[in-house]
Amino acid sequence: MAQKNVLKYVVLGLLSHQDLTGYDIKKLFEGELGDFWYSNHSQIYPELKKMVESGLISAYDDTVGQKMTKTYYTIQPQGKAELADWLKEPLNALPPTRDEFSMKLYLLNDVNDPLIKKLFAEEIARHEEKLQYLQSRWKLLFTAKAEQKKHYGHAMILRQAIRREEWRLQWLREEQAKLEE
Amino acid sequence: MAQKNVLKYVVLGLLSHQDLTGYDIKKLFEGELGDFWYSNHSQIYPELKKMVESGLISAYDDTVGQKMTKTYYTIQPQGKAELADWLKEPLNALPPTRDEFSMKLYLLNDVNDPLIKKLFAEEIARHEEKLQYLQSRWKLLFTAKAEQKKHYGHAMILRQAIRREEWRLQWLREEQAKLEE
DNA sequence: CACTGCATGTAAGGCGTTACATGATTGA
DNA sequence: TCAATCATGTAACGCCTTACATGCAGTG
Repeated sequence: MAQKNVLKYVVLGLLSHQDLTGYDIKKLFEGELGDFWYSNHSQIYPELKKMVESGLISAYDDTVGQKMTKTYYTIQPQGKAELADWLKEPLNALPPTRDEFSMKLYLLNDVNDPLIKKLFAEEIARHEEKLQYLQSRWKLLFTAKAEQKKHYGHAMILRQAIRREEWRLQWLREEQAKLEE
Repeated sequence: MAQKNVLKYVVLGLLSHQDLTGYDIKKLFEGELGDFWYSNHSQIYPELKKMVESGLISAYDDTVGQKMTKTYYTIQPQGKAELADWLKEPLNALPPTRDEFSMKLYLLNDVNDPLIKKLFAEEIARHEEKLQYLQSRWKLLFTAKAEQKKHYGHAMILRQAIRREEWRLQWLREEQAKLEE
């Protein structure tokens, strides 16, 4: 029942490039990758343990400083196989979008309600901030064209996120302009 | 703990225009509204009961045919107040996006992997289908300009959904073209 | 008379968020 | 030394999906 455990495959995918700790994965989700997938550490750590138990990955410890141990995870053949299967499978049905901003607009429903203008201003500010962050990341990582080819997937999702924000802003500003008439 | 119960406010918003049955609400979610909010009937019916208990809405029955009873719900003053409060509140933080398509691309990471082309073809087909449906709805509902003004919220979210699909398709086709080089 | 849609409900269980918890390391 | 970050865990709980269930109404 319920949803598919996509986090498992995401983790397998990340580990297929290099060994990582749970904390590393958490940090990845806090960067641009988080624009497309995110999980809290409280979900990541138990998931990693489950995956070790089922033989998809293995674990080894490393010591930092005097006492602290980090646990790195390595993908196992069985894990590689499951990852390859998942990548081959057709995409799952799109999950429903739940967009609070749009719902509020829909429910207000009266062009003259002053709350509508406030909503647009708020939403535009949010997306402007996001866009700036993404653009700074692009500059930092992919100014060199060679990097774009080397990290195809990464460059592509970052481009996509930037375009998404640009388009959203464009739409928001158009609708906002209509309100002024 | 956990998320906010937005469904409650969505239901209040829908009931603020007219009395509806649980089934009516379910049907609304299956139309364009479902592009921005969706719940299964197994969530809607219990939620309505809870809302009656807490005094936000009231219920009355109507008989259809010989035996079948439908239950309509009416918004109460307390419900109107809570709805107004919610509409005034600033937007909640954006929930994380979880996009399986983009994750697969990110993880494949090799421009030459034949799976990438397959993925694009699949995703493009999905969005083309969606766009066609949305465009047919727009024609049906809002060819008359007067309707656009009368149902501001509805027209707006439909326009937004159409634009979203157009842009997504544009991006997908651009990336697809790049793969051919 | 059969089939599609109307209409309403409950149950099981996974996914995800928020909160609670602890301790080590590093750099200012 | 003090704060921020590294690093890892558990617990509670709500949201949401999937599945199971039942029966009436209207149309061909």
